[in-house]
Amino acid sequence: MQTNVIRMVIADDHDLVREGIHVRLASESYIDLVGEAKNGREAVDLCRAHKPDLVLLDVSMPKLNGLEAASIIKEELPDTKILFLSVYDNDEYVQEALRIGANGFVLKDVSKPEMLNAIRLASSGATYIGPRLSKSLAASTPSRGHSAQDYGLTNREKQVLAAISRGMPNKEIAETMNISVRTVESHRMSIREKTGGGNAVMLTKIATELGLT
Amino acid sequence: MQTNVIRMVIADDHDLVREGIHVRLASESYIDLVGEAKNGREAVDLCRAHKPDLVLLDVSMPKLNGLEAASIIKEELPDTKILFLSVYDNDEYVQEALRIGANGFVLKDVSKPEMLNAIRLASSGATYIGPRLSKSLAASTPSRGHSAQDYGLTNREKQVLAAISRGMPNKEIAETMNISVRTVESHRMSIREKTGGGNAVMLTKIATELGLT
DNA sequence: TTTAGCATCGGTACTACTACTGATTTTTTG
DNA sequence: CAAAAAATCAGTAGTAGTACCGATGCTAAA
Repeated sequence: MQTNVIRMVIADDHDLVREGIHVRLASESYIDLVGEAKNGREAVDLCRAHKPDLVLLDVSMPKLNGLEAASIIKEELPDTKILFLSVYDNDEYVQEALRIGANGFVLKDVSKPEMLNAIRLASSGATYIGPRLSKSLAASTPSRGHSAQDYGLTNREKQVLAAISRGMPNKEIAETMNISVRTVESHRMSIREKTGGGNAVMLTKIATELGLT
Repeated sequence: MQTNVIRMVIADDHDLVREGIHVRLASESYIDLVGEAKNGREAVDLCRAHKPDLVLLDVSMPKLNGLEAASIIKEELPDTKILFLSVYDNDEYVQEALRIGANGFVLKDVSKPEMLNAIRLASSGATYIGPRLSKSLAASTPSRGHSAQDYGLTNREKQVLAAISRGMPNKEIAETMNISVRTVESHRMSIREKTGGGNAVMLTKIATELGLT
């Protein structure tokens, strides 16, 4: 954003939706709609041609879906912000979108002000995730280890284990945690007892297994 | 949000920061500051007592850090929205915050309008992630990139490195390779020189990076 | 053929970690 | 509040790894 006008491209395979968005945005003076695509391929081409500040992408589209298109756009035009639009409150899509580097994800039933808010935030470089999606995001992301086998590790032990897996020697761990080396050794020993892990490398494997990376 | 007033609790271990927030929020009529905590434990207690709409948590605090406090609050009061405040643009924290179910994450250098925006969005159930954090979030989940760097390791060194990454101590490596421990140490040392890797854990990371798993 | 790199081994000194034992204080919990 | 769990620290002894020093053959390239 060099100026305060947001130059944007929109992409959705449904004419009706595209027109609806068009109407909503047309009345906003700070938005300059520079292109409209009806599939992912067109969206990518339009972005290449116009280098917009922001592209509003429907998730499900023919040729290239929104996520695929976003990957390409992000790679070629890192400064172009990406805002996803979806009918599905599917957390997998949100996850993937964030992984790609999206700056927002909203459902198609957003109100006009909420949508404009999302556009402003996304173009400013922040990330906006719509209300119902936040919930599914919270409920979903336990893919990082957790549950299953915690080996009964305490918080402190987990912290130490995480530090070990980052390659820190006990001395450094002690310093960053503001405790003595002996205490770190204590924790380390109980970690080994609980997990059955041997040396630092084995403990690292267990750490990644538990998602403490 | 049953009414349009946002009842909130703030928590930060630095008086100065807390006062700054207080001043910022006091002038906003739609915000009702119902409590201030100076550590995680107090934050949890205040939330239990006041059941606020939103709690603004510093990430690093004594007793219980912000993330730990948030876990407890989310569990006991699922309707209380959580907004994190941090000095670190560390993506790990953001990841963890989202996992817990946070509704926002901003850096301590946020402008007042941005902060108020984040508060409004979070309390409405959406999720707001501040500008610089979005970048680290995007960059944090890189999809397997091979560096094609060999570091100029010799065959023997690669074998040793692979063994190290399997968690074998030098003694075992020496036995399975039918060489002396000193030789393994020699190889190990040149591996460290060439790769810049420090201890066993670091070497393991390099090994996986080179696909020697 | 000389140079260079590789692989092999040894000495010495130091640091990091392991394996116990035992203790105090704080925190959590019933 | 009392019991249990967690977190803190210390002693001692042993093992593993680090960081240097050096040496000997062996092979492949200049």
